[in-house]
Amino acid sequence: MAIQANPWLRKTPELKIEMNLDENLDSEPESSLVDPNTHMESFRQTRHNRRTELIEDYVELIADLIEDGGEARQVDIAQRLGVAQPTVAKMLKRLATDGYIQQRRYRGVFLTDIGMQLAERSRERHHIVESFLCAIGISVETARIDAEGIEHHVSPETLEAFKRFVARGGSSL
Amino acid sequence: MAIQANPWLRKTPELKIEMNLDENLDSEPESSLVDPNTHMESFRQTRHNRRTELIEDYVELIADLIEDGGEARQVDIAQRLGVAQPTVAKMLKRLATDGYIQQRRYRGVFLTDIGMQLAERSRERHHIVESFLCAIGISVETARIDAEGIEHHVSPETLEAFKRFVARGGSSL
DNA sequence: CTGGAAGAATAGCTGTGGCTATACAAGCGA
DNA sequence: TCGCTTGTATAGCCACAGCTATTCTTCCAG
Ligand SMILES: [Mn+2]
Ligand SMILES: [Mn+2]
Ligand SMILES: [Mn+2]
Ligand SMILES: [Mn+2]
Repeated sequence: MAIQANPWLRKTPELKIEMNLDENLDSEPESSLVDPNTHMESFRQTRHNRRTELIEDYVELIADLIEDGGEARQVDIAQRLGVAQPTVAKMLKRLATDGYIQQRRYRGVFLTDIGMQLAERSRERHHIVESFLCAIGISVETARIDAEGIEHHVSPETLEAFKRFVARGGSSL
Repeated sequence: MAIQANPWLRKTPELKIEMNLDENLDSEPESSLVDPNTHMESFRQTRHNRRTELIEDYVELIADLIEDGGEARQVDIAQRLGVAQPTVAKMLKRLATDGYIQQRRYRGVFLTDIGMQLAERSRERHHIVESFLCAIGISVETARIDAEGIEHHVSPETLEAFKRFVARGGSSL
């Protein structure tokens, strides 16, 4: 239930990663290749992000639909995601047991406080990423598509950098 | 077998997306929210990218290990990915039937031509993404982690922009 | 040359995210 | 009110990515 222990979503991104201390201490030239543990941490974080992607996209989409038309129905969610309705039904059940949403049958789905918080964070992050891509000269169509995937893998640090970049008017300034 | 029909990996990124033609033709203010079909396309592309992530990471890692130490053993792959050895064994079987690698038992795994090509593309893309993040001021640790996830969702257009940005010396120029 | 360590494979489990087909419930128009 | 359309829920399937525990195989050291 709920997204657990992810430094990416914490306010305090400590990110204690043991650095590659014995780098270049060997006599062998050995090519690049970072320390195994460091390497592992990257993959672990990426796998974690992947597990939360869907949840984030769902609550964000639900928030959008509610704001746009006052309600979020399974059929509309399914249409926008490009998946079948039962797929949405199953996922919504998961989101409900995880406490993100509340389902009122035949009356659409609504976000809980937790759900709204996650939606808001996701929405803002999504927007920053998309704006950033546009700011570096990507076309709006491509920016929209790329942002949909990239957003879930952007750490707070990177998000801040994106935000600053956009605020300063992009590369042209 | 092999990665099929993905505009992201084609040399000609046509990307025919029907635009939201009836945007703002209604009388209702209706908030933002892009056209449903356009929205769907983003999610579809993202789902496609997700299915190829693992394959890309594996062949890239295998290439790195071979270059670094002359061989890629299951245990080493498992260690660097942070997963169990049987997980790697199963995935390697898939990669073999898909024609990316060739397994010589107790002698490590080797890339086919197809595998090497994919590894090379992935490696270059990964490097560009990571360099780009560093160029906009992200710390090397965070850049490494974020790039591991972001790389798989970067379209050719965005990759080109990243490359140009890095080549021009980042935001300081 | 042989026994044990290390590498690889297999079996069997879980959870997730898709799908189709089908059944059930609401609600609205005639 | 009745029935049809639409929206939801369920059942049952598949593929994938992870896990532990166990069983081969190799290979090398003594
Ligand atoms: Mn999003
Ligand atoms: Mn997304
Ligand atoms: Mn990579
Ligand atoms: Mn990666």
